[in-house]
Amino acid sequence: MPEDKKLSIEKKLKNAVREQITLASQVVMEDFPPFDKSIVTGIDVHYSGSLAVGCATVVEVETLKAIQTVTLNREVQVDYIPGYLYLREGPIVLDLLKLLENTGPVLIDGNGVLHPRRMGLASYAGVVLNIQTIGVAKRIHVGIIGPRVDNYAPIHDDDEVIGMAVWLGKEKPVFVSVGNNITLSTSVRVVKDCAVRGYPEPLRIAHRTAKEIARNTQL
DNA sequence: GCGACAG
DNA sequence: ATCTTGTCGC
Repeated sequence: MPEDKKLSIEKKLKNAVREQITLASQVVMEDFPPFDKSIVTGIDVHYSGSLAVGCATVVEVETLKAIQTVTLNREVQVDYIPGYLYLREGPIVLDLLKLLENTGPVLIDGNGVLHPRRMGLASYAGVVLNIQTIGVAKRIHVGIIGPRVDNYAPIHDDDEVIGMAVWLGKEKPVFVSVGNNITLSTSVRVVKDCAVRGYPEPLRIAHRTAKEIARNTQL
C-alpha cells in the first residue's frame, strides 16, 4: 500500500476514535423509552465484491415470522478494520433503519458496548438515531469471558461487565451487548425470546435475504 | 516483537 | 465478510 494512502487512513482512524469516544458517552444503558415488545428487527449486511447488500427484517415475536423486510444495495469502498466496523457498515445500517416506521428493539450483527471504546456498530446506530439497539456478534472481539453459569457467561473488560456470552442451544454462544436505550439483561432476554436453533431468527432472515440478493445482483 | 482482531 | 460444489462428519 502507498505511503500517502496509509497516512490518510491513519488520519481517518484518529478522527473515528474521537467520534467513537464522544458517542460512547451518550449510550444509555437503561430500558428507555419503553419499546414495542411485540416485534423485533434484525439487520445484516452481505458482500459480493464491492457490492454491499443491507437487509432489515421486522419479525413478530409471537410467531417469529417476518412482517416487513427492506433491503438496500450499495457500492462500498471502505475496508473493514477491526474496531471500526461502523465506518464500513454504519451508513447503510442507518439508511435501512430510516426506511422503517416501527422496529421494536433492533438486533445488529456486530457489537454494542462490547468494544474497545464501548462504541460498536449497534451502539453507533442506536445513539445516532436515538433508538433501542442490541449487539449480537458471532465471535468475541474484546473482553474476557467469565465463568459460565447455566447458559450465560459475563464478559469483562477492566472492571466492568460489557457483554454476555449466551448459549442458545448450539456449541458456540453468541456475544450479546447493549447497543443503546436498553439494559444488558433485557438485551439477553430479547435475544433469547427470538432465538431459533441457536441463532436469533430476525438476524437469520436478514442474513439469508441479503445473501440471496447479493448472489443475484449484477455489479 | 508477537499475536489477536465484530464484519 | 469474500472466492466456491460437493462432501466428510457429528
